[in-house]
Amino acid sequence: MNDQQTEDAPQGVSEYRAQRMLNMEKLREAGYAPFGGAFHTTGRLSEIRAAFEEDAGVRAAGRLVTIRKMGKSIFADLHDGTDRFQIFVQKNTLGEEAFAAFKLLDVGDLVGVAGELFVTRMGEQTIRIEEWTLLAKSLLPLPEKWHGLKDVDARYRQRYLDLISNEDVREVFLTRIRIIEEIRSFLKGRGFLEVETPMMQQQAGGAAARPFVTRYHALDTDMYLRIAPELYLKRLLVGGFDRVYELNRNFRNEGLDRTHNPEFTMLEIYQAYTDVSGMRELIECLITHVAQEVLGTLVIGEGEDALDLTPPWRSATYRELVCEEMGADWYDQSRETRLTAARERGLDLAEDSSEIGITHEVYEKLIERKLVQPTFVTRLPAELIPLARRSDDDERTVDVFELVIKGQEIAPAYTELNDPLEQRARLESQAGDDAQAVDEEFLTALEHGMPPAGGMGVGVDRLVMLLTGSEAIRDVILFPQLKPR
RNA sequence: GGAGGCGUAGCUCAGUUGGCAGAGCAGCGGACUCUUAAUCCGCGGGUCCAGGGUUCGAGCCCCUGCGCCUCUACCA
Repeated sequence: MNDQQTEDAPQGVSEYRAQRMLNMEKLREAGYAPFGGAFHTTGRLSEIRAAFEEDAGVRAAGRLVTIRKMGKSIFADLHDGTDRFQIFVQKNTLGEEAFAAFKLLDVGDLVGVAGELFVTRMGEQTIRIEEWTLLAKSLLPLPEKWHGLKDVDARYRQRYLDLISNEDVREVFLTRIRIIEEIRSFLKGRGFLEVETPMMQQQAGGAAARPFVTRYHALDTDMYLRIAPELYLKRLLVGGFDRVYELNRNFRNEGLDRTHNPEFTMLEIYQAYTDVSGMRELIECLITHVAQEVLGTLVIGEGEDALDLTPPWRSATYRELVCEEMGADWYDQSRETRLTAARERGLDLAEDSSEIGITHEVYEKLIERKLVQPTFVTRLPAELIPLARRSDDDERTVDVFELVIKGQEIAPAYTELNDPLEQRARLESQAGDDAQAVDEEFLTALEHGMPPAGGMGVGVDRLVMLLTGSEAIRDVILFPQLKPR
């Protein structure tokens, strides 16, 4: 017994724990070792249910999540990660001693059982237990069975309790897992190779964000956790891997909120010999495929707020949307007129905001968040996106789209810039004010010739939020970042 | 970083105008061999987030700190 832990625990908890320790000792004396080893089962609970046949003998293992004692018989529910299954324990079938020992079990204990299948009078499939064994004694109480665990802090810090007691939470994460499997399967079907590129980088490039810094002692140098894999994936395009993707974590040193976690999952896709329109077809197929396979529908939610993913999705240029919102003559107005108009619409803008800055604020605050149904916003101003190719017919814009769904940017895609000279100029002009250095090795790679390509980044957590109807990113990340205790 | 809200039993939550700290679930004892939020009888359980202040008296009012939530800021 670990006295230290008992003493450190709050008074109330230790009483519950002491009671369970006592039950554990009584079980030990009755010949039930409190922490058992492997237990051979005839299948997981979902499999046992699928192959249900009255009077068939089965062996199952799981956690007791409820126990209903009725004198000389007991009903309990066993939970194993695939299903919940009722078990029935009778004094007659089990014998005096094994039945008495069973009564010492607590909610939360892990047990292995063997018995025969039957259907109760109420019609529930049940295992009548003939033998049982203790697999792990639970020393701490589970959250309340009816209301579940509500305390948000505890839900994230002790996600295992959240998963045990809140079925809908389990369901969201199972859906997330299936979504990611379907993304991989879809991309494999189109000939893409999944690759892994450095998470620790000497320069954090491919996006504009503050990186996390760490120390590499062997080289006596600072390293950065990547903010994007983009520049390495493009090196692979140069190297002849002409359809690649990476589905993994990025790290950005930013605040925490409903839609931001400092480490988040990004899908970046690059395909040679296509362009932004190829990416458009790709993402529309990818998302509708995933929704259809995982959810079985393209309509999410009900009524006015329902999200309809049925293609084709709306497409509108950035300029059209801005004019629609602020008037057709917006781009003819002076900077001062635009500033005044934007402020009248409630935007908080600095006196020296640039024309592009004002317009972009209008886009982000007044337009983007109103775009509920899937919308490709195209032809963004070149200044905003240094890694994209300029439009052939207008050098002020680049060949890109941002896919916006439910007011959130889900996937930006570009026709990638493969001119090393222009790429250098645009990175240098952007690096000016920022501490971010230009990645020379990336530029060297481009000088060897990168095929024309379309590229895209998909915020996987946000996509999962959309498809699961989750309000917050931390509801789709198993262990979201929290302030240290 | 700024503004607002919240913090009470293991869990979910009440707590009136400042006047003895409450319920349900869980736990313990008892009854009960088809229950499923089992039921019935009885019992125990509190650093009211922490520290300070006002008051005869603080869970409640004031101040400071901590944690969480929402909005906001930062964020290709």
